[in-house]
Amino acid sequence: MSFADKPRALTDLTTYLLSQTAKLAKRDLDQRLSERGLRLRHMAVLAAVAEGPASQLDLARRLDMDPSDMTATVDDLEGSRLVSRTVDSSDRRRKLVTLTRPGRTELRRLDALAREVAGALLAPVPAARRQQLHDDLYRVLVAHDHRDG
Amino acid sequence: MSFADKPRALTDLTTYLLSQTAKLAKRDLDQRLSERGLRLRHMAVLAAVAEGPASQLDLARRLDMDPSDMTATVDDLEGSRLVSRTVDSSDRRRKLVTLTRPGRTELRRLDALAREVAGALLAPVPAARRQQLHDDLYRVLVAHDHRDG
DNA sequence: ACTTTCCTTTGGTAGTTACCAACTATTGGT
DNA sequence: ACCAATAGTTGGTAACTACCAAAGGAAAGT
Repeated sequence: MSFADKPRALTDLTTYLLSQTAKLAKRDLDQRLSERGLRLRHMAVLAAVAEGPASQLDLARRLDMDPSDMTATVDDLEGSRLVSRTVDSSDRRRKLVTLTRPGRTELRRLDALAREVAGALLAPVPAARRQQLHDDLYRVLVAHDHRDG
Repeated sequence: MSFADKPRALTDLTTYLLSQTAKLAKRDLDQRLSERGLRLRHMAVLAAVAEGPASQLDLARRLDMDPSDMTATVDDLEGSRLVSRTVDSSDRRRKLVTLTRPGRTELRRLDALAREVAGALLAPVPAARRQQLHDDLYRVLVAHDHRDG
């Protein structure tokens, strides 16, 4: 059961450590989010629209989601009044998704919650290196993005 | 599309970066493994039995898998002759899973493949910090294990 | 001997994720 | 006016993950 007796052939692989750590992080965060009836994708959309209203396709592209999944996610958020949908008057095909006041409040709550989870998870890493860890992951993602879009 | 225009509210969260990075790593690795008709769990089992024969329940516990899923995984591996099953003579309920010679060869191949994927993914991180990244993740997992493992 | 526990196997299930096709309404180009 | 492309929606699907229950054979405890 203890992580220490997992096969070296696995624990020597950074990819394996990454996937295991991410699994823990996701599990912890999902559990906290589900207390509020939400999932990570809901939080992602709230975070995106916090930067300003956007069309659903815009959001889908920015968050790497399928447009149809975006519809469902926005349905949920609209259902609990965290965002509102309004037809874009300059292009009536588009629906602008806007963060409501309760939505902003909720996002703040979710953000605090996520930081709490991250803090607990990364507690064993010295503070200085936690920032480095963050930067390194960011670097990896940016670089990967430049490769294939 | 570019990672850089993802919402700051997300990219500031280390948990989000972790999950995104892990998703990439998993996708890349899975794709390479599927060329060989295998998945991560198969590699995990091969890696575990490389340290010596073990019963299926043992393996399931060490790899955090359900025993029934272990049965299916060992079925696959046995089907392609990468492991063999033998009844434990000292406890005939148990079936000892043993790495075959082709299994050992395959594991070496998979290991090289995984390192290749990790190398490509983590290329943007300076070598010295790559080791730190590895150590920090390891630390997180060990600590988490002591909590509730 | 009897009961309980253990190991494996079979055959499920629920919930995700990540898609895709098709349809409607709308727009922009010509 | 017509056509191609775009935005959103609906209603799927396939593949996986992570379970769970039950049952048969074997072992251990009393």
